[in-house]
Amino acid sequence: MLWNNGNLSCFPIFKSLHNDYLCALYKFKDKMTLSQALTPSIKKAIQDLFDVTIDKVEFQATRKEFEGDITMVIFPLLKIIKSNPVELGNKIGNYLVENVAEVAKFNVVSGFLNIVISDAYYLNFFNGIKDSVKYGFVTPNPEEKAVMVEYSSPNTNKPLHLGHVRNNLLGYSVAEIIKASGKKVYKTQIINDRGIHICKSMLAWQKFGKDQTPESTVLKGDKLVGNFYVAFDKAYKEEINQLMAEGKTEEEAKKQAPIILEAQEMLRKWEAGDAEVVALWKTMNQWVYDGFAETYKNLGVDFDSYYYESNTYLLGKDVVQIGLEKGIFEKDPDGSVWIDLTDEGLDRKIVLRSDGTAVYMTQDIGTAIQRVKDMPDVGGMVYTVGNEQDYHFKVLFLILKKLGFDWADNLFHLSYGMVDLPSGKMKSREGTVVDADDLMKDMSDTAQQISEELGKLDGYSEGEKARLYKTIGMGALKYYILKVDPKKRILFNPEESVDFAGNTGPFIQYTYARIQSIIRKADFDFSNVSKIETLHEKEKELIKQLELFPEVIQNAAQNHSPALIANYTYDLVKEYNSFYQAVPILGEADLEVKIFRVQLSKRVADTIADAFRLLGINVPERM
RNA sequence: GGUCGCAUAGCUCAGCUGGAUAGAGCACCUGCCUUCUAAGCAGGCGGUCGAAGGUUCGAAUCCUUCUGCGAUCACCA
Repeated sequence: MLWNNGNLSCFPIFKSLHNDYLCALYKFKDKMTLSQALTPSIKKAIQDLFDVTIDKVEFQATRKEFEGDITMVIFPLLKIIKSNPVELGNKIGNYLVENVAEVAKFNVVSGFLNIVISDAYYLNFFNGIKDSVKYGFVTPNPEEKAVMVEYSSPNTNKPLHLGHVRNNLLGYSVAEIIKASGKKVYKTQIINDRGIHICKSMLAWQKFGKDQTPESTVLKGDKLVGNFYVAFDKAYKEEINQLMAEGKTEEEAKKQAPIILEAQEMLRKWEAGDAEVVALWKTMNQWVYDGFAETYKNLGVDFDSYYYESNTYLLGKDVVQIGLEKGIFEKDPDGSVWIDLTDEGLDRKIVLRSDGTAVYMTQDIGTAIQRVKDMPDVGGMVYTVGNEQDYHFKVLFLILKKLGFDWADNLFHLSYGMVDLPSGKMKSREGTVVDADDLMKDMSDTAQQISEELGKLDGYSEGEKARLYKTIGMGALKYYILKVDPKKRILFNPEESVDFAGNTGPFIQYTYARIQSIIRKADFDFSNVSKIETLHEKEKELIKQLELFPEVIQNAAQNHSPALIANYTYDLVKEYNSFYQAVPILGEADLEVKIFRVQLSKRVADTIADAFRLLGINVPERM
């Protein structure tokens, strides 16, 4: 056999036996795919037929309306070989059929050579992956550098809202995907726990609610603190109006309102380490953390480490000093330190105030360096932060590169679009936010309502039902958000609830549940390789879809895009449902065929579960 | 004004390194539950891929210009 030479010998297409699949293809370190396997033979075909060496063969998936499993595009060859595309296609096609066992037949349509791969190849392939745990996942190599993924990064003065939900889901999912692609991953966040906004909540609490605690009010801590933030803003606005009525300009009023002056004084005290202020700050932040912990738990996200701005805001100042000595930064007469990036098409950016204090940029420089110090195996970082900070990260990465850190080449800003409401931007101070906790509750309530209407849960306990509603509700929410390209902004209309039918999380979960039902009912042994030799068209399509999974994971990791996983899963499920409706599974008369179909169903279900796990979505046994 | 991002069916979105008549879901219309879960399946309707040029055998995809929307350009974070 033509292919059976050289380093490709472990590829299953060259074997009639399938006992050794843990070689190139399925480890996917080498990313061997059908197209890559075909490439050498096609090159050889062209060499033998036309005495011409080519270095690239172009493939694409065969369109549904034509017969074939993979299509070679002939057009590019015309530049090198004088011929017409049909003739060329036929010659190559004939050669492949004669010399490559797995090529069953072919057809040529204009410049496209549609190649039909034998059922034996697909059966072989399927039997190789049918029982593999975590098919498509690559085990992280301990020798390789780890990636740190930062996400969430909340302020501690208000509860999490829909924007944070997108951030959390994206960050978590990208971390899982990178892990699945074969890298060690640390999840982290930076908590914005200091600054004037915290002082506002603290001050309002002192003024308007000194007796209130999460216990006394039975409120989540973050909600309680958030209320005081809003209360501050209300009082502040009243004072501004008062001052303006007294004849001040708006600008003056904003600066002179007593309550804001008090808040600023509080910040000064905090920075000076005033015991009372610091104690209150600790107490209220803890309330918020407790509240966040609950929200994170419900969201299903987690972190390996936490960084607090109160600890990191001074970091980076030493580095600025080093940068100054190296001439990367420059000092203005007033003492402030800048970096001039006009050569890069950017502006001048401040990195240290004239009073010597740190700015946002200083802190981020310091934090990045600190993280690599803490975790020396980190070789790159992903920052999950909204696209409003594109400029900041562009500058940050440039600075770190100029400072000469070797990991600075592997920094990525996972920039995502804002989540807007039909009324515009969400604003906590104006109360126009979709609260994360409320949203999750709504989703699970909707799931409950639909489930009860359908009434398929006989025998489930109340606890099981509650858990299921949450699984479905969160599935709907997460899929809804993650299926969209991160770069795009999302318009969320609270009036129109998130769908549960069509291209949705529950649709995919439903398919999983259906398969589990089949597996529960399969009262025969289906663990051995089935003895079938031919495939139904739908079965072949499903296997082709399964074959793509490892590549999709790599692709999603490279592009930092959970949407690719979501879309893949949807396609897989559509294909399965079509199969499910077209052929009997448990009702199949031929035992070998029946065994195969159950195995195929199980492989699909496992792949759905694995893919959804990468999105942070659970799958139900029933629904 | 400078820079960056986005623009595909009525709505929400896919469309990989350029490749065959641009694909799904929702909505609307037709069929299919005494065979494995109808949150499903099969089909219909629906598009000058924001506009105009250019590169190419071939462009939704690459380049240029323009339009619209968003973000950003703080000794705020």
